[in-house]
Amino acid sequence: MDKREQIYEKALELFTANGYDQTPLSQIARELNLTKAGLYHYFQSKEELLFFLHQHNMKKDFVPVLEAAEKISDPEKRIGYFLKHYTIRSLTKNAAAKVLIHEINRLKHEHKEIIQKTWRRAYHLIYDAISELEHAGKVKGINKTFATFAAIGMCSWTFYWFDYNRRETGSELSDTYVTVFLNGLLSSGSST
Amino acid sequence: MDKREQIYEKALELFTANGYDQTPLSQIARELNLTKAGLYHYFQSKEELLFFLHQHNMKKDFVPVLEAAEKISDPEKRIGYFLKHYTIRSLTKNAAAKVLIHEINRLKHEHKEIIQKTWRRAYHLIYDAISELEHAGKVKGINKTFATFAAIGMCSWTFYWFDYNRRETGSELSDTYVTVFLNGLLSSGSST
DNA sequence: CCATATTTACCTGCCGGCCGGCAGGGAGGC
DNA sequence: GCCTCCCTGCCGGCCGGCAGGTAAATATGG
Repeated sequence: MDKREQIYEKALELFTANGYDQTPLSQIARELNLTKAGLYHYFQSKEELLFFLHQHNMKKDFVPVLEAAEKISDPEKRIGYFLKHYTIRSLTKNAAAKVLIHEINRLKHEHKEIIQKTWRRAYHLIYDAISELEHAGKVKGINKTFATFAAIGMCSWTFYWFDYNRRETGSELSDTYVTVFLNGLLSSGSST
Repeated sequence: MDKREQIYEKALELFTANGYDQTPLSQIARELNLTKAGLYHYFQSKEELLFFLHQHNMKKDFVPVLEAAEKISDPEKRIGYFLKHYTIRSLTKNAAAKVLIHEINRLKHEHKEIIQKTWRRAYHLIYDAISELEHAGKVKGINKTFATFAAIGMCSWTFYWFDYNRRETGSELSDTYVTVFLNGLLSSGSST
């Protein structure tokens, strides 16, 4: 239990730094003062380790944000809350998103499905909120699917360029995203 | 020359489909009716092949859009043009962006620098345009760096989810991006 | 409270396979 | 006679994974 948590931390760190394929299990083991075969006591294959990382990360960092957002009744605030905290969590969690999002294709199909199910919840959170805004006449003439992916993409892209040593700017960063996206959406209802 | 173009097409196709690490040179060679050693006649290492793909792609698909955009004097239209055509090119080019962006870390440092130099041009294109809008009083209180990355991220993220069999929607997709981003920016100058 | 059984948590050692890369050769054209 | 283009054949290394063993922890039973 505690050990699995250690493995989680270390594996995620190394995968993030060097990539999934470029990180041999032997290295993970070594840095945990284990042997490769010792690692195999805790999971059955490298792919299963990756799957474990995905699941654990979702549970710890993604789902809580999702569930907190789902409880917000105002659609505008719901979107804002999710985008803001999703972004912040991605940043403080030491770029973990980098591997987890990027290397999702290395999971076998069934495992991938499970992880993507949670992603779909996030998609619907935003999509449905936009629908509500549309019915209220606050949004017009916007493709809701594309707008949803625009929001998620904006936030998720961060790990490609962000300097993780400057975490103090994380709050301003996420605020910028939220402002740009929500204003971009809402101005379609008033002016055009 | 013609052959290098063939290699470019095929390698990009296979890397896009299966990933850089998951695609052995032997497979690329086979599908070109060559042997692995035959491939080595055209470049010196696998990394150099990847670098070649990057360079060639930039020249063919990225730089033209960039240069056309740079010539547009109106900052709003400049941003709009770049985002729209950058997105469309990424889509029609069969998700090449997927590998090229994603696998940029596999390049050795000097090669990476060269490719990123071109990316930086795109960054400045948008950043400077926002600055102009700011001086004109059309944009206020927005972190220009973060907004710039928001725009690039929004567009670049597409390959993570887009169904490349439905290219006909590419135009609507890119229009949505442009609308959301520009409205998001500009509404900060008028209302707040 | 001790002795025996069982499980947990690892280790040593190995292998099979694949992959990038190279040496050296040959065939055809200019 | 040299250069371009491409082949056969091979190697060295690394990596995921497994077989089998061991020592400590935990459980069981009298």
